[in-house]
Amino acid sequence: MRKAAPCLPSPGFAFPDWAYKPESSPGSRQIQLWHFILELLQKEEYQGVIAWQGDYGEFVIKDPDEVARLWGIRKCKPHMNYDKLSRALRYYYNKRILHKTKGKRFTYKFNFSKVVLVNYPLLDVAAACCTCVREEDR
DNA sequence: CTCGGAACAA
DNA sequence: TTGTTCCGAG
Repeated sequence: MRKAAPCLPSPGFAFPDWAYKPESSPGSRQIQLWHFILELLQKEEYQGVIAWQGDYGEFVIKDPDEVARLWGIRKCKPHMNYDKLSRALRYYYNKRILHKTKGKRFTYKFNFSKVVLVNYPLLDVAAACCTCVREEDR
């Protein structure tokens, strides 16, 4: 049921299946956690809180409480904390969106399976993609 | 800290 | 379905 048609003709550019996921009734209205993480990762002002580190796709949460606070604000969940946020992150393991970098504290890694090119405006492209991809399956 | 079951919300 | 909340176990 998770079938989305790629819409970017851009050569040398590919996003994982889970990247395009405008499903659900609200139609991509609701912010996904992984999207939010990517959003923070994209902004330099949050490098003291969360930042890329290590291999491609690997990031470390330097300030769990702050990330949880920001996520709580975004989702209107005042009582959010890293414990609960990380539970949501753990659900991503089976969805193959994230993986844990064991041994390293607060460190996770995105499953950019076949993505080439690293320094690209990921979110802008992802957003544009979500806009033009039309779901045909419920 | 990290993991994952279970109940529950939207 | 994706998260949220609670929580025992490792």
